[in-house]
Amino acid sequence: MQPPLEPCSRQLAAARQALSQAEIVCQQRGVRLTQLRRRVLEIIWHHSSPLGAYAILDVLRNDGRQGAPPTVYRALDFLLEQGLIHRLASLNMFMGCRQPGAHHSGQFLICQDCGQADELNNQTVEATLHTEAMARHFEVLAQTVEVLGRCLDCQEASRHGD
Amino acid sequence: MQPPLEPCSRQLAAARQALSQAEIVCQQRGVRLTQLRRRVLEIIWHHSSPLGAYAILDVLRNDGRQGAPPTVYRALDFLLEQGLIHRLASLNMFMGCRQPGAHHSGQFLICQDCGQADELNNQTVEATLHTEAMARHFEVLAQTVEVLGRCLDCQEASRHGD
DNA sequence: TATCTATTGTTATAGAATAACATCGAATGA
DNA sequence: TCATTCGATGTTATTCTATAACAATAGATA
Repeated sequence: MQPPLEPCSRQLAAARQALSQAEIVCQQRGVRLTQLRRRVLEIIWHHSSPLGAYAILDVLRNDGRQGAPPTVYRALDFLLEQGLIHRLASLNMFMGCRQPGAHHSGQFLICQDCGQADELNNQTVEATLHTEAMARHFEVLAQTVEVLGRCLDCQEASRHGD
Repeated sequence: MQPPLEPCSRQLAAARQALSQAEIVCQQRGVRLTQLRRRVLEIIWHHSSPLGAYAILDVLRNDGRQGAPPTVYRALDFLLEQGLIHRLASLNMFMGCRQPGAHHSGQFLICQDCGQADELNNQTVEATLHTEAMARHFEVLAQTVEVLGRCLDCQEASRHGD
C-alpha cells in the first residue's frame, strides 16, 4: 500500500477536468468553491488512491498554509455535500467523484494491497437494496457499498513476487 | 439515537440462543469461547442496537472487571473471526450475527434515528457485486454493504412528533 | 461605510484502534 | 506433581480519526 508521491500526467489531466467541473457545479448552485476547498479537492485528485484527512492536512501544511484538523474536515464536508468527493467508510478515506453534480452513493472496489479504489454505479445493486428496504418499510437515505479485495495488478505482482 | 439500558425479554431470549449456538460453533472448531469473549458477545446481544467498542468496555468495567481497549478489541477480533458478530464500518460498531457458523459479509439496514440495524442476506446484491468485480478481474475478499436511512417506527414517530 | 454571515483559524478534547511488553492460566509432557 | 509451553489477558502508551467551542477574518449586502 505505497501511495505514489508525484501525480502522473493522466492524473493531472483528470484533476484539471474535475476541478473545472467543480467550478461549474458550484457556480450553478450558488455555493463557494473557496481557495481552501479547491485545494483540498485538487490534493485528492492528484493522488492515485483514496486519502485520509490527516494526509491531506500534511499536504496543506507543506503548502505553507496553517491548519488543524477542522480545516480539513470542514472542506471535506463541503465537498461531500456537493457530491464532489466520496468517503470510503471502510478506510476512513476520501476520493474524487467522477460523476459530480448528480448526488449518488456509488459502489467501490478497493484493493487492499495498493489501496486504489474503482467506482462502480451498478443500478441492479442500488435497486435491489431499495427493494429490500421498501419491503421492510425502510426509508433509504444513503448506501455504503464497498468491496474489499485485490486488483489484477496486485494479484499478478504477488504471483511473480513469490 | 437513545440506546435502551435494559434488554427486553425478547432480546434476552435471542442472546441466550446466540450464546448457546456460539458455544457449539466454538467447540466444533476447537477454539475457546472464554469468559471474557462470552461476556462480550452477551453484552452485544443484550443491546438492541449496535454497540461501539468503548461502550462495551464501559459495561465490562461496570461488571467490576479491569480492562483497557485491547481487552475489548481482542475479544471482538475473535468473535469477528468466528463469524459470531459483524462490524458496521459506517458506524464503527458491532452487532450479533444471526447466522453464525457460515462466514458471510451480510448487508445492513441502519436507522439513523434509533440506531437499530437489520441484517439482510440478499444473494442478488452479493452475486451482482461479484460479477462486477470479476469483469474487472478483481478478486473479492469481503463486502461492506450498509444502507443508512430510517426505520418505520422512526418515520412514524417523526410524523406524529411534528 | 457599517453590518451581517459564511469561512477559516485555534485550542482542546473525544472516540477508535493498535503496538509493545508483562503477567496469568490452562493444557501438555516429563 | 512439577515444569514447560503457549494462548489469553492485563497494562501502558501512542497513533489515528473526528468534532466541539470559540476567536478572528473575509465577502457580500444594505
